[in-house]
Amino acid sequence: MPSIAPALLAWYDREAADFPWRRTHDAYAVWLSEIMLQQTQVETVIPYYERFLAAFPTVQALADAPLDTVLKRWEGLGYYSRARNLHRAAQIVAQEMGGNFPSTADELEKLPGIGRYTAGAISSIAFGQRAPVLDGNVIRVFARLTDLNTEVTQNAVKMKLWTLAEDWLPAERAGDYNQALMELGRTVCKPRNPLCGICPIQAHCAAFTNGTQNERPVKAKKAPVPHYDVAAGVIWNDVGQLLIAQRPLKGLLGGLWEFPGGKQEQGETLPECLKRELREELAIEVEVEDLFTVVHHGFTHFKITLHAFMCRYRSGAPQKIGVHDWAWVSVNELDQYSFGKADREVIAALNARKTMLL
DNA sequence: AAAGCGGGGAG
DNA sequence: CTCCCAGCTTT
Repeated sequence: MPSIAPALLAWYDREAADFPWRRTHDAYAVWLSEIMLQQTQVETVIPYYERFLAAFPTVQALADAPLDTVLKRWEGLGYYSRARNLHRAAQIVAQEMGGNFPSTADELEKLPGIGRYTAGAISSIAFGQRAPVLDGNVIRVFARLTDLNTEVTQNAVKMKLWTLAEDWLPAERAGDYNQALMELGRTVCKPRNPLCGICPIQAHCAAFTNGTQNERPVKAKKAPVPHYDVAAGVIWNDVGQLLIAQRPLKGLLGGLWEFPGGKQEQGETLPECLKRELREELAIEVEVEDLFTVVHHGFTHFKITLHAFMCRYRSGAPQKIGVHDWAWVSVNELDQYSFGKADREVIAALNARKTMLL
């Protein structure tokens, strides 16, 4: 197959969108954008990227910031381990590398949060190294170019695609070529209804020739996700403060704050579940009062219905048993803490009620 | 309701 | 080295 690079680069030179991270080759800025762009669409990332860079303009500033401050800037973006790894990597670069990112993909990949894709992206875009990338966009473009009829989730198939990414990489402008491939996948070679009529490399595309572009890439069927009911407490003390808890630093929503509670078990009511969870995780006793609000929320491997109950604190100094930390705070102070989306909806309901009462 | 999107870490 | 885990947006 003749090289796709000339047509792709010419298209990119004409059509490339003007994203904020494309106005710089600063490794810190490129790194930040690539971490944010993992698992997250471009349009979502832009405002987070700009606010984050304004708050932490240099890798040193990020390294010096407390983790809580970093998580607060990440709030709502999801996959919070990215923020924790970003913070750790910033400290390594600032403290052990004199503030300079390594330039090769192999060295970059040793930093937390940087895998093969991100290492290739940073080294090619920020440092002009001839390193390949393979993200979901590139997988889709390649699966169509080669009319690949095997499941792209299979490891052997992924390895083959990495080899293609390496083999087709041009000698010059590897960073632009990589970005062009991903941009093509995002805007033209889209998951559904690809715009083959305006594709600059249509002439190279086996799927287009065979009319199979809508069947590529082949993906395995996903198992249906389970559903759980979760009870959470909006727990008030006698001076009008709320008890919030910080989740353990590892795992789901790691390091984020929440209204404490947990999953309903077989044969227990939601108020019973809530009282049990509060004993298990904080060693406190509460009076469960009215159901306050119900929130539906989806995660990768399951979905939840969150039932938030108004509660009155009764006894027991909170203990850090199943939580990383806890705090009594006023409603107005809630915005200073990082919460996941579902708990943010509970807070929105609290603010709405407060507004109604005024 | 379902699809889309990379890396860490346990086993 | 595999397999399992992981949040939110868009369609």
